[in-house]
Amino acid sequence: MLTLKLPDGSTKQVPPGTRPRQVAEGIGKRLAQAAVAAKVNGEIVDLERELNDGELSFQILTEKDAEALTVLRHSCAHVMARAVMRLFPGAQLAFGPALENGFYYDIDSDPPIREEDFPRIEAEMKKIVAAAEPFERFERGTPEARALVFDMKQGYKVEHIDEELSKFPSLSFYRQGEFIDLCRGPHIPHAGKIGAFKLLSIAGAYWKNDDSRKQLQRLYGTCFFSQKDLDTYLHQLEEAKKRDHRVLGKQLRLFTISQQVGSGLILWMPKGATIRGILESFIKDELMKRGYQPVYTPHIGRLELYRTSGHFPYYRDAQFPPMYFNYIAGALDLIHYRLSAGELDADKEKQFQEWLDLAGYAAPFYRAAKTTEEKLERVHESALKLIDGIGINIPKYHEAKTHAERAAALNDWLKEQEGYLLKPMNCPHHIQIYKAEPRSYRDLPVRLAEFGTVYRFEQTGELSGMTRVRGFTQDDAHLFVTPEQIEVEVGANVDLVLFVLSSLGLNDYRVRIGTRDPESNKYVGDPADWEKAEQTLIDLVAARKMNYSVEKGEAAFYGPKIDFVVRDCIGREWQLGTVQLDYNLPKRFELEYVGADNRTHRPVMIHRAPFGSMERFMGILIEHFAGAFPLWLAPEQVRICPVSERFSDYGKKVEAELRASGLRVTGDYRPEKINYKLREASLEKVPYMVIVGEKEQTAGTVSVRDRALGEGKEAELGAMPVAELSSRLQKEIQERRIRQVSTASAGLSDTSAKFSD
RNA sequence: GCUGCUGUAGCUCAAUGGUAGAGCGCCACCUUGGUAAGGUGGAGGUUCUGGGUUCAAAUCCCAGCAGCAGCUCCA
Repeated sequence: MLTLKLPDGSTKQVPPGTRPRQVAEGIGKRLAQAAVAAKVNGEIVDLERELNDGELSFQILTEKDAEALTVLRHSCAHVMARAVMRLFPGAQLAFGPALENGFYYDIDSDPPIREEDFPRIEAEMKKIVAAAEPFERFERGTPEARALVFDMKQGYKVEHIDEELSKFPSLSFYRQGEFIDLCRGPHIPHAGKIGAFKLLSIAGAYWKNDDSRKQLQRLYGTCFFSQKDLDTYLHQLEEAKKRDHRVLGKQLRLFTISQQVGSGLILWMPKGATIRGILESFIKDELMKRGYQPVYTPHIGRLELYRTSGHFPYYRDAQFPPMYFNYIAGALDLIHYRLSAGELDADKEKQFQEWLDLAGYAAPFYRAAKTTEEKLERVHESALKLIDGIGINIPKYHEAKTHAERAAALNDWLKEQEGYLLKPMNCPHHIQIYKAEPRSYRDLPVRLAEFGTVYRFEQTGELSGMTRVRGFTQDDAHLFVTPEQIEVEVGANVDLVLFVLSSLGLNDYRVRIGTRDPESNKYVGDPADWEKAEQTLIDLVAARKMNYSVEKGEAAFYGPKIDFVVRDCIGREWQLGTVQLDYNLPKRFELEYVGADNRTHRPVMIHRAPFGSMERFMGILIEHFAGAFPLWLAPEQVRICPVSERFSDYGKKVEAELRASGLRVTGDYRPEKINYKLREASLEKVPYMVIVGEKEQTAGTVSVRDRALGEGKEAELGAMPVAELSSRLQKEIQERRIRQVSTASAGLSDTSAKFSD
């Protein structure tokens, strides 16, 4: 006999080999009908799985359990794949997992699946659901399993077994009618459990997320136990899209992006700039209190600076091209880059070919070149033509035998050319300020702060509103500290980030500690330093009782970091605040301070930005407040709405008084009806509306409407003297009171265990 | 960068290969009002750009640019 411990605390004895379905039937008919899967010792299993171990915790999962929905969605992915296999014979299946809000299946099909195919795929799925056939699990020894998927002509499954699953003695499959899929499970008992589903989108995704592998089609869908739940979800999704910062930014005239200026470059309009200015003052005040010193540095710096820091040319592809004074240097720079890379992938090849065409050099030969070596040879010939044709003297280039040597020769020459780079980071500039004077241990920590604008050439596919841009301003600072000061300073900065986030009511974030991946050679520095630094960060966060996850391989190349990650209205994650430890740049720039022992020591750097970037922070904030900023941030705090033009003069007098008290006020003196003016002010998310008419003018008061209270009568605060309104608002501003945040989350931000509440 | 979708008035969107439209906004006039849309009229277009097919292209084809979704990337 084996013992089952049920959720209500009771126990049940059943013979070995009993299935969860039978247990459910033993408890009650309704439970058996509602059963979707079972949770045994924390593991979710099929209802038909035989129970074998001695003492088990046991729970039947029904529609009410969130975990059941995950099982349902995974099964729905199978149903979708089955429908696709019927309509697209020969389609190859890859992976098809459940997601937080749905599921996908990666499919390789010829002809490709298109969005216009969705209706017939959905129709086929409907048939499968209506048939309500069971999901049947069976196992095969791994060699037989491989033979089975091979016979089914499922190449990706074969590859997956060969690459990762061959270490297991046996593998499980699920059969549903004619459809068999290699799958770990678990699944719902039969397809009829799927109450409502919908295909949502299709997009490319690389096989095993590896961009050197084939790109497959990822079919996204979602499903629920009931049509009502699906409708609710789709409605929430629509609501969430309404607070998209790209939509609100346009509607509320906060920012714009002009193709004339360029992709990914934000133009802050007056209202957006007002909010940003307030945020900047807010953080500046905090920094002054915390011993920071302001600095200003330029937007560009010499290439040599970034060669030393390692940013150039290491992040070459992520930067705007360098600016050389010598017009030929740009071309040789490109050639150097290609030669030093030692290979040319398809993109670089295309880019280089275009350049050759433009320059009129050797393009036909290059085009005909097949191997990397041949191509590099053509690159080399172009360099020779340039060097000899223009008459530049680089003797070492002609003597060089290999492409690597040639690259080095070019690099030597390039280093002598004056060139500049749009700064990709502020640290090299701040480092120069640190180095501008000798430093004693008594001076440390040195904390240099700047709203520093940096430029990074993000790939086109990455650009997104304000959250992923090519030019942005970090609320940056660099701390130069002794090793002993690390803990206190990092801690103080974690507290600063927490203070900033809580000041804005941004509570839905997660904390990520990025550590190095010891397998990777991306990271520089002493492993012992890394160990210590990583542990310091973990201890700090743990001591503050924060939810966090340690993520290997997420560190910066120079040190581990603590990131504060939030989600946007459609569930994408963005890093905002960050605190990073750096042992690398102090070495590269040979930073020093004189210690108490009168010997020189190397400081440690802390990079940190509580907001991250002003652009991204603003984007997230717009969505967080759905455009309805709290009073202290609202670009327009009060709008005067006279009942008719007869009261414009009184309105203007009130406007002037309120403005004199420091409030941001406007007046609507158009010959429109009061309803119309109030509607418009509400839609523009002005927090307070002031109505002035006959009564107010006579009594010397104003009637106030509070947008946060609603749309009808409930929003009326009644009449009060101007002074009273003014002091009331001043108080709200001073407290930086937050009265409403967006709730239109589409269930996208409150279901993940990673996020704290 | 890759895959797919999209690009029409300031905004949101219509328009079988056959004269480019609506609502909102804007301007003018009428209306002067009491807490979320008063009325009438008017202006506003290189249908993203460049090629091509066709008697004829917003519409079909090709290329480019841009946006959206996802993947890869993110110092």
